[in-house]
Amino acid sequence: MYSNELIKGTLKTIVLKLLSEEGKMYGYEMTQKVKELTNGKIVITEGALYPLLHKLEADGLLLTEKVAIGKRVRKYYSLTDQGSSSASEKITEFLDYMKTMKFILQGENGLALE
Amino acid sequence: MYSNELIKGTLKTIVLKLLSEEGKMYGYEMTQKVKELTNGKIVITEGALYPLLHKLEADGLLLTEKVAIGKRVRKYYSLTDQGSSSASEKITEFLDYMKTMKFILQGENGLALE
DNA sequence: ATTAAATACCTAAGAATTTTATGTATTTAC
DNA sequence: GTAAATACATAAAATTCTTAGGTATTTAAT
Repeated sequence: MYSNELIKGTLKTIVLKLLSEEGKMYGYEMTQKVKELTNGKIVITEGALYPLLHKLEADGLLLTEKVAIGKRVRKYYSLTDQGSSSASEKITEFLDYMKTMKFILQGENGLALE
Repeated sequence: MYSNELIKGTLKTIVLKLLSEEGKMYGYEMTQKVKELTNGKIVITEGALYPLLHKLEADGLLLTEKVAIGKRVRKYYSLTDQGSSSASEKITEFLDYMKTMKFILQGENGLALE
């Protein structure tokens, strides 16, 4: 399990990526999926996830569809067009950011420039 | 220039890495170094940096040494023993975290597991 | 010589995001 | 029938960062 501060700022990117792969997902499903994908190393808490989902919806990146499962109502999220392009941008940006960070963090080379 | 939310949570790791490479540095120097290393893509603001440096010092990871440069006083920071091991941990953890994120974010493969 | 830009430190209000804690309710497994 | 898992949600507090100042010295430009 990673220290929580690492995960900060990446949650949005993860959510957008998940939705761009899966088409639609509900909140709880996202938490399980990420836990499973990362062998429990990244754990998304619901207290962080739900407010974010609501914000992304308010911002026009996501839309929701309520589906009744027995007596319960599941809320599926999917990307709007705007959400789709936002997802691509975020993912590209993050991959690029990782290259930069790797350059800074890796070995002696990272800083042997002067 | 990356969106600021990406940089969140990575500042501490960057500072510790810089100090483990350079031995000692002063705050302003760190901002310039990172800007230079990343071609302006990562910009550390002083409003974020100084409070962090003070916190790391209070936590026993850094120690300071004041050096007079003309009429000005420069404050050099260096790692304590605790800071050194903390640096190694943080860096290793982050490199590992990047692998995990890459796995999630990269292409179709990232999620084609079920 | 004066002025602007760069160097070098700092803090504090507000914004944004996350943690922690809690709540409700249904469904599944033991 | 009870505990665990599923599934949603919010709200107070903590953390971290941005924005926006502030002070002062030194260097570069006009």
